[in-house]
Amino acid sequence: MDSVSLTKNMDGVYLKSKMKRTAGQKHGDLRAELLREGLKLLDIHGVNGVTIRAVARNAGVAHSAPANHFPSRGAMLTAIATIIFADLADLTIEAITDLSDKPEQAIQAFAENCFQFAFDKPNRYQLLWQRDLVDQDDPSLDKEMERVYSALLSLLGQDRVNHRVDIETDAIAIWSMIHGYISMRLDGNLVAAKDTVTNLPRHKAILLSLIDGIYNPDK
Amino acid sequence: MDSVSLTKNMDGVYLKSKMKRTAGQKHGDLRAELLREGLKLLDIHGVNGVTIRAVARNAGVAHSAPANHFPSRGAMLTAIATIIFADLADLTIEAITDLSDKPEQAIQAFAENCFQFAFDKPNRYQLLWQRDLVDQDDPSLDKEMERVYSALLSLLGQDRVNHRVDIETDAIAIWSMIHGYISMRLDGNLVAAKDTVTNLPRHKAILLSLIDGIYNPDK
DNA sequence: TAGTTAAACTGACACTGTCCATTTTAGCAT
DNA sequence: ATGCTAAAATGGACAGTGTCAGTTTAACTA
Repeated sequence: MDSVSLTKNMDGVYLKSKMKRTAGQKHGDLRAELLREGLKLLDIHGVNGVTIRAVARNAGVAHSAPANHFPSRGAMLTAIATIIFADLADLTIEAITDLSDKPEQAIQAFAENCFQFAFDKPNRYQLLWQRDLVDQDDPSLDKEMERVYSALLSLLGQDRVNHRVDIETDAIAIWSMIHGYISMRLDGNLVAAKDTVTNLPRHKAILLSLIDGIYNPDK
Repeated sequence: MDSVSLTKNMDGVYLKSKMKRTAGQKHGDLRAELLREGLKLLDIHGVNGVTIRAVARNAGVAHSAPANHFPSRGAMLTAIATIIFADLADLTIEAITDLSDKPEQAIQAFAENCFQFAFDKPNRYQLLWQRDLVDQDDPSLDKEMERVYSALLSLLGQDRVNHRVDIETDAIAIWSMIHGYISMRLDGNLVAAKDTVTNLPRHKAILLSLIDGIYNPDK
């Protein structure tokens, strides 16, 4: 496990790629290949299509070859989820740059970015939160998630006058609403069917009440 | 499928129970028995433990017996989810009675009820939203979910002065935040670890900003 | 060049959901 | 009471899965 570097492929996704093959390694970089095929299968067939054997098949290796790189299916899905979260973190940070002095706009931008990501790649977003499939305690995964959360916290760091609760409570409230709204929409529950009532996109209106409550409390 | 009545068992769960056995029916009421065993397995082992064969085993019948009552595993899980949603709907309606003239308190009660249900029976709550396992378009399931949503809508129906958005937008915002917060807590993400900062329970504080934004907009 | 060692392969096992043909059985018509 | 019928329940089979074990392969190293 030496001489490992992080390279960013065209999908903006981090994959471990080794400079030299280690002893006994026949395939160029099977781990990266497996993750790529896993993401493909995820986008097309959903998480149920991402089986060890299907990934191996698409990579052109034996059904048990992935075992050398992932101790279990859960570990493989966790690695895929980590890539996805890293991607989301990058996009998040990019979305809120130059908005550090406009917290309310920045929160909107943060949310917009989440909405766009989730509706664009629903299967990827949903995998992130499947506890029975993904090991949520994995340190690598946790690190990438923390990057998203930190970005949100940084938005709330400035301009803290006249606020009822601490920063983290606001952050959790915001992310909860964003995540809950996305989840229900992706699940096809309630929201989608009734989301054409107002002329402005509902996911914008959803946030307004909350932001108003945060920045104009107890009038 | 005649002479079907709804009886409420000791768990407060609706199960179809037939007065008379239909022709050829050997077991007393296998469908209800299977659903009971399914709920047991769900509570103990999570949704992954609720397999057709495990349910059949626990009910003491052949592995293919459930096929006579549920065309697929998804259909079985959908039936279980319907029972759970019916239970949640009953509890919801009960929680908000006598609060019809105090909308802000009623919203808090609605949320408290959701929190309690989810943290008390996490596996049940999580099943409700697993689209890949549960058929979210099922009419029976949809009906029970609609009962919860209607209860929430009724809280927002009165006292609609000086509100920026329509009722449904507020309802979706509220339920999104509740559901998102629960989801993240149950997934063990972010929230749980940081949820001891304030002295008052965070899930109460979470809602305050939103309610404030809804009822005191544009101060 | 020979040895070492991780990677990849083949095979097997238990388990799953689902289909199939068969047998059982409760209720109905006779 | 006695068949008849149709639904329920059975046992077997199949393809697919995750995972484990033993074996072979091949890249680096000494």
